[in-house]
Amino acid sequence: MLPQLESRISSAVSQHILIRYGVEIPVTLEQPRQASFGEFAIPAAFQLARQLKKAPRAIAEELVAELPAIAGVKTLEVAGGGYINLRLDRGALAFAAVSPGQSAGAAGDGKVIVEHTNINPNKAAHIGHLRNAILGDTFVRMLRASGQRVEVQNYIDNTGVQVADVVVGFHYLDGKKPEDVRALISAEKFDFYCWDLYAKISQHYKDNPDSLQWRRDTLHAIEAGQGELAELGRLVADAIVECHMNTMWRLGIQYDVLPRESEILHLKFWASAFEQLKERKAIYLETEGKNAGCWVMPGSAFDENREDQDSKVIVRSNGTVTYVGKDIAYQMWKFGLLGKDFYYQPFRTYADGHPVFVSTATAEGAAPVSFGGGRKVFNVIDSRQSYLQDVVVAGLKALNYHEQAANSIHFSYEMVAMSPRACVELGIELSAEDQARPYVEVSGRKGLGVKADDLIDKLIDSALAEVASRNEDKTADEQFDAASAIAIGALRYFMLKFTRNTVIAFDFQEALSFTGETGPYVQYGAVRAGKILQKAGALPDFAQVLTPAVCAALLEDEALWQHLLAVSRTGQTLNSALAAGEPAQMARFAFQLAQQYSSFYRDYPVIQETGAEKRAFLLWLTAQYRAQLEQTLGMLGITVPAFM
RNA sequence: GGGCGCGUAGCUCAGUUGGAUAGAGCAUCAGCCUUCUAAGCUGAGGGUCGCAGGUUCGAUCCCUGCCGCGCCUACCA
Repeated sequence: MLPQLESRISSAVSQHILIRYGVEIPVTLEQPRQASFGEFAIPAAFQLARQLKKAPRAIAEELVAELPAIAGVKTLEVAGGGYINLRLDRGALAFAAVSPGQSAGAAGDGKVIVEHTNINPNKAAHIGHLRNAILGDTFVRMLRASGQRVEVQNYIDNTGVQVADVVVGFHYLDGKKPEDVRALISAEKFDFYCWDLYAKISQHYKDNPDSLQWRRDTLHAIEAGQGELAELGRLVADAIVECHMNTMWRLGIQYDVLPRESEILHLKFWASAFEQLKERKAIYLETEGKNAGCWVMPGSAFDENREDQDSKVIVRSNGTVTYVGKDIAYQMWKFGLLGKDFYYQPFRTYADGHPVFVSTATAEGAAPVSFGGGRKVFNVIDSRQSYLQDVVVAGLKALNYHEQAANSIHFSYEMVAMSPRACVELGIELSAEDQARPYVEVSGRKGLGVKADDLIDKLIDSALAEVASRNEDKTADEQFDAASAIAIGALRYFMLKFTRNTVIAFDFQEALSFTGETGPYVQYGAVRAGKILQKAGALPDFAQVLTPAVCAALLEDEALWQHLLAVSRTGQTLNSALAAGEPAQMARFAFQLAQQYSSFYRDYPVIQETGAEKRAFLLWLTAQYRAQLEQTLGMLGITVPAFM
């Protein structure tokens, strides 16, 4: 309810300023530094001071004296150098909150596409991939909570170098046949097996540079789709995709569609894009210099103020297309600009009944579904690829798709690295140079990193020990369910508490913590609130008991008023977190809400309260806290365990 | 060389389009379980917001320069 009130206040004030001073300024509301200053502060007088050449304080006084009454606002006062502090009508606000009303969810026009995860299907997922998937999944949940229609895509590069390398490992190094690999797949943890194999082949390349010819041959065979190497490629990629989907589902992460590189090749997506790019002169055939014979995009296209910027090769001199080229075609498909679509088959159905589809190359047996054609596209990709993302956007611009270029958002984030201490704990030897660094980059090629499933297992073990010691009366299954929820809560919160452009130096001690600013702390608050509601038995009809007069009287207690405000801020926070594209804001809010609840829990013994009206109000607040905590955690992809 | 990002308490990080006394967690120290779960709560110590200029009534935030760190800058993906 606060967002509506807020916009009502801000438009009333800006309208008054327009009439009174003939100046149009956006009036923003701030949360005052101290609660005792009131609910909102308006710094508009400071903005006006410059234009009107008048002291901010004097302007604020004029405004306060002349502003017409605003519904829901009780008093205005001038404070500090020119703030207008504003106090709300407590009883009216509380009654509005108590009465079951319905705020209309603003349905956005058109579909939003969020692409995340995108792990090369050649080895186990690691903590870097977890940050991507958790960030993407959380943003999806936030968008959906705000009423937007969202499609989640997980792009599978099943024909790339990384898959080829593992195939090289199986075929050339280990002399494995497809049936041998099939046997390995049915055994456990195929993705872990490939993790080691990938490190092994990478080292082999390093020691024997000649063997890189194996990679070229294998890549070629995979693209052609024929023969044993291609079969191995399909086996590896398909099996690893299954592993990744399982890992992500442990964290509650689902997808709608898995577009694959193999279909982009077979359905000739690139050919269509290439025609458009040539036709609209977005790229040209270079005739001289080091890029002679290549189709390139001029550097000026993606970096306006740098004429001398190197051009970017899109098609190599041997006629093959680069990754960026394919990415331009793929991005065009996401906006429905390619004039083509994949065919789809069901891939799996999640336990909650939600289906996910995978792209296929033929119409035969295809499911009657279609994807892509979004209005806005968020690509969750780490910041190291920002240069390539710029080139993709430049491609859209050069094709005159300016609106789509503007709606292509690189949802970038910094990498997850390893703290030197974490490396030591894993028994990884570091060079003296690396030891001196604040963090060490995770490297699949070196096999240096923490596997996602290992970390989740470790978290569950550690949570289970805690749960079991506190809840001996519960069954093993119940304990395990609670421990899982807590482990996932800890992991997801840990990945979300940092803002996107902060490098996370992964540290076991911090990631495995269940106290302080963590997911379990927030879950604990929700569990305690749930327990009180459970003990209280049947709840009264709040709207009946808590009349405006009763609310107003109870809310003379300043602390209770602050608690009411605390449970009223979810929508406002969601809007701001979405606008900033920063899930960390939502995570932080969850923590602050839980902190507020802790002090409510300490100060107000709900069950013991004997006054009927007060008891009803405390119960209502408890229910609000529980609901808001649950809802906010839900946006973070964190569930509330039955007990802790 | 160029581009992007970062530098805030011992450590890890927030800091809401420039605003009131710069915040939180961890760690340290001192307290709180016969009272709805102590995965909790209360309190204390701890800061030249990298450095130097500039713009402004006002700068952690904007501009310039410098220092330090990271990433990117492939006919790899």
